[in-house]
Amino acid sequence: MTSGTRRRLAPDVRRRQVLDAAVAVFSEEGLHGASMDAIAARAGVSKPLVYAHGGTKDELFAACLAREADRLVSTLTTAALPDDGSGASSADARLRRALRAFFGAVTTHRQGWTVLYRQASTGEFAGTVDAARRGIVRRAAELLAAELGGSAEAAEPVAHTLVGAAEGLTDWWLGAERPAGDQEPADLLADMLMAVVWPGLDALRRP
Amino acid sequence: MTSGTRRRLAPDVRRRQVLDAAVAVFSEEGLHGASMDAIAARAGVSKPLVYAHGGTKDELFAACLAREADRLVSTLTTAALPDDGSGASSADARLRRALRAFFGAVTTHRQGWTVLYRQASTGEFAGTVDAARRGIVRRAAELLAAELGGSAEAAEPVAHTLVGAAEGLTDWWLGAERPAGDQEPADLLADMLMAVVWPGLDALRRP
Amino acid sequence: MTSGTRRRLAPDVRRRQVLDAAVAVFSEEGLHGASMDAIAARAGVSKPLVYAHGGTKDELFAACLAREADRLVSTLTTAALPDDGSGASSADARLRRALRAFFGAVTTHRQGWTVLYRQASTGEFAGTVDAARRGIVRRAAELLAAELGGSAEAAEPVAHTLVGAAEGLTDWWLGAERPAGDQEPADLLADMLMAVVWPGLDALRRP
Amino acid sequence: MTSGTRRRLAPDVRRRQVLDAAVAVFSEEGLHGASMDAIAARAGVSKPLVYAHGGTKDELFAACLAREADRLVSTLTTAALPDDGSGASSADARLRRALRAFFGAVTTHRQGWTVLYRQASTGEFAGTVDAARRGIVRRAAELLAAELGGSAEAAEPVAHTLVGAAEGLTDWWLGAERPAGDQEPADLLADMLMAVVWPGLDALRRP
DNA sequence: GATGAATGAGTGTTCATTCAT
DNA sequence: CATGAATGAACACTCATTCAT
Repeated sequence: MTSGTRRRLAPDVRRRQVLDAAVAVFSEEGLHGASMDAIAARAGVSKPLVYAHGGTKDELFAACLAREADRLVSTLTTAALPDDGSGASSADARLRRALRAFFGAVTTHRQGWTVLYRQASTGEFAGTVDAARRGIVRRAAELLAAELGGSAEAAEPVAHTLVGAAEGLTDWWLGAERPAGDQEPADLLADMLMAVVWPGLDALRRP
Repeated sequence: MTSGTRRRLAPDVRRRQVLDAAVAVFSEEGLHGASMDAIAARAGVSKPLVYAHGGTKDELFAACLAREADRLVSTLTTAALPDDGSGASSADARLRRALRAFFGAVTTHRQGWTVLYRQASTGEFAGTVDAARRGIVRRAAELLAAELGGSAEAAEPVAHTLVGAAEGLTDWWLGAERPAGDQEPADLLADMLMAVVWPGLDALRRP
Repeated sequence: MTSGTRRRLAPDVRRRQVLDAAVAVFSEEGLHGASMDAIAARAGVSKPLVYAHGGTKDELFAACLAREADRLVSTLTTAALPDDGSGASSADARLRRALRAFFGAVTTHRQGWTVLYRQASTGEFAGTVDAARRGIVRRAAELLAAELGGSAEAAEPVAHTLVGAAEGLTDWWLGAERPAGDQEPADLLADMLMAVVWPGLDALRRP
Repeated sequence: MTSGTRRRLAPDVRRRQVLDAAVAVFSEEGLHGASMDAIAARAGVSKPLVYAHGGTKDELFAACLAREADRLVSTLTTAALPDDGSGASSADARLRRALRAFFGAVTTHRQGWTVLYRQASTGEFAGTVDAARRGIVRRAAELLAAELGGSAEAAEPVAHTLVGAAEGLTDWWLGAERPAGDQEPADLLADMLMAVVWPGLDALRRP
């Protein structure tokens, strides 16, 4: 009430604050289940401020989708680079590394893309979601094409398959009781998925 | 309005009519996006009738989930039986047949399970959806265990992976322009998926 | 379903059956709280039959009001006659007898007038209720005028007072724990009320 | 609509505004007959505002009950104090003064307690109403006990009787054409009621 | 610039009432 | 005739969105 009680923050910071809260609430309550009140409360700001920095509820959700999708894409891209300085690594090692990155992202940062995009796979957001998902898959296809040879277009169905498989495995892991094990989850999941798909992918390299 | 005076129908018929409309609208608009008005309008009946035959919105959605899940499960189960009279068929043939059945189901009857279950992975329905999905995956795990040996429990992560992969591939196929080809879609998709996963699965048979 | 399963009853009997059920349900659930379904169920008949024999919900409620009011009026009238053949009884004995009759009626037949008229003292039924209540009070005024002398008109405010007092006392008795006592409730209540009002009424006889 | 653009008012003012409208509409239409739309319209505000300041319909009704009951109780309590500075007044004068206060309250502020409490004697509000009514009657019993001697408990049935009588007399006065007279209504009614009950009450003082 | 207060539009749900059988 | 099946109209309640302060 006295001027100065509420801190005046830089727009970028405020925006991130709002987006973080929005991602959290959308993940927990769902697109329609989340209320702007809840998001404002979670962000610790007033509702009009949410509108000022995040726009309409739809715009806000779209922004959340975009940011989380970007995060995932950059994670994948980074992971595709050689681990250490030594550029020498085999194809399966690079793929395993990418998968580990994917699983690492979705198992640590649970309220991310994997949770968000399911909530809007239909309805007015179908298009937005689909576009974002295709972005991810396309990046995967590029990585695959680099390993397996062939064009990125040709690799797309395989990429979709792979991403779907990874999501399915993630569902299993997120689901019930985790099997006890000393392995890092991301390593375990990457190994499991590689065991199923690598022989087939390897055979596809030179038809 | 549509058909003139109000017709009197058998309860079973009406119930199916309502469920069909509900599945359609839920698939298009999502759980929260769908309004009971819209469902009633789609079914060509009045709203109270929807309540009479489908119960609460939540109950109605649960009923949709259950019906579509059952459909898919029985499709898979039927497909696991030997094609012709000859009981002699190899493991990969049986798996390919099951996959063909799955793809056939989800590509023909598009507004089905695959669309529905994604909408409710969060929120109050998480439990219901998860249970239904686990039913499907468990059936897949049983089929897999029969082929690969080992317990159904051990096969569960693989089953999740497989179902996820199939869903991902379906997304691709439902997505953009379908590649022209004379093959039946279900056959094409089953072949693609088999190419990726069978070598790996085969290697898992005897560790 | 087979013809003859449902008994065909005389219209009067049916009507009474319906009215009884309606009074019971209205008393328990209130005017708006009662549903025609509930009334039909309580009467053991189908809903259209309720409409056939009882008319609209409003008409049905009005009929209930009228019947119960009549019951009370005739109770009062009967009670005002000399108890036995001997016409010789004092004024206070006759008044006490009428009060005993009133209290007897409302304490035994609890779902009667006293419960019903309160539910509709306002709204669309205000008029109906008021008319019925005035009927009761007018009868009381006639009885009072016969005892106290003077015209029935002059006795009306006194009659209202008396009926209100009796209702208030009834509320108390129906309320919490009844004081243990061997006296019949109606006798007890009549005595209590007489103790308060008779001296005053007696003084009014000859101003 | 009524007053043009939306005004911003202090919460207390708005709350009273809403409560006033609610009491008015509940009195006219009854608990179930009143719609939140009607209350909002009567208050000249939008429906959500009614919810913001009055809560659920049930809570709103309960608040109305409570406020009107409090009003009546404080009226009675105030009236029991000596009129002028002279603390010396007889028992019948004090009782007459309390009755005058009661009649003054219910004849001036017609849409008050007397109208409200009758609407909810059955159903979910029976408890709330009964509690409130008991509060009023208990206050009356305390006043009576102070005059007549004895405990407040013992005075309760008498208090119920008295309150009922007063309500009955009020009904008569509110009812048809008022008898022309120069007396203040409250004085007239108090005198009439005193004439009927005082001799009896006086006789109860020393049994 | 940040906010409490206010609203328009829409949702799920129920009920009195009536055809068609 | 008596009924199950169907509906139109309404109601309580909520939420995304925006002024006035």
